[in-house]
Amino acid sequence: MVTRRDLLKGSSNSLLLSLLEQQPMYGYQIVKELEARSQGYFKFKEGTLYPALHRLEKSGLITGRWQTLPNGRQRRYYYITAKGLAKLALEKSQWQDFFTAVKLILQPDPSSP
Amino acid sequence: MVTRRDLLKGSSNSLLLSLLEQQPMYGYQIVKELEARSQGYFKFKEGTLYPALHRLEKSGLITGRWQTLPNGRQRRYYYITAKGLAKLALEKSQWQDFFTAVKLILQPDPSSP
DNA sequence: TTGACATACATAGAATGTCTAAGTAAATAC
DNA sequence: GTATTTACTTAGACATTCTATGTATGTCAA
Repeated sequence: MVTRRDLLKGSSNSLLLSLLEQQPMYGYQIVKELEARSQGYFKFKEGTLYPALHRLEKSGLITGRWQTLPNGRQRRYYYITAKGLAKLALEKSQWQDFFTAVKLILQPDPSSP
Repeated sequence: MVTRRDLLKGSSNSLLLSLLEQQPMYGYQIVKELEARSQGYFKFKEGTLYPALHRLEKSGLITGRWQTLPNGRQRRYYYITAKGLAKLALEKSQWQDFFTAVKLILQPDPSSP
């Protein structure tokens, strides 16, 4: 059963999977992209991001591959897996349900009894 | 500063304040109302609800008053305070911002670059 | 070349909210 | 008379996020 708790604690997971669905990215890039795409709203800290990425990888939802740049620097790019895509689709619909439920409470229809 | 974490952990606070804004309620009633108004989505457990109510009361956002029913049973009714009303207004706008930010990530505009 | 800043990843530990689970107690329905 | 519903409380487990720190390199300006 889908619990409200899962949605809350899994919010960052959905955001990360959604980003990686569009293109593979590395950690630092993810921080910047999330901030840019949310118009400055999301500012992930390292202490949030990297443990989250490790969890997702351990769960098989993403896979990380080290890549070496021409200048010798190392980056770890993360790719979403088929399992991750399926999970993302599920979580998106769960988010929709959650939004709907919250709105029903915070913005009740005044015409209803 | 408003952090994402505050929104997540404070989600139940907003829901409770919003309910109590409409009318004073007691714990058991809140559980039933939340479930009814969210069309079955929210099913608060006692272990979530009562500590949350106690936190809100300690923060001065609600006040609880024991009332004795004709049959002798005791109920603790909670009333939203002026401080609670102000807090609720703030949190509603924060929720709106959060919704918007999440949607920007999960449902990016395909026409944007 | 020194310093400042951005890039890039990692992790220990604290704080906090939610859940499970158990306890207490009484009214009501069958 | 017993099962269900009402009604509140709290201890303890668990998970996520944050703060804070560490490591290391590249870039740019003074």
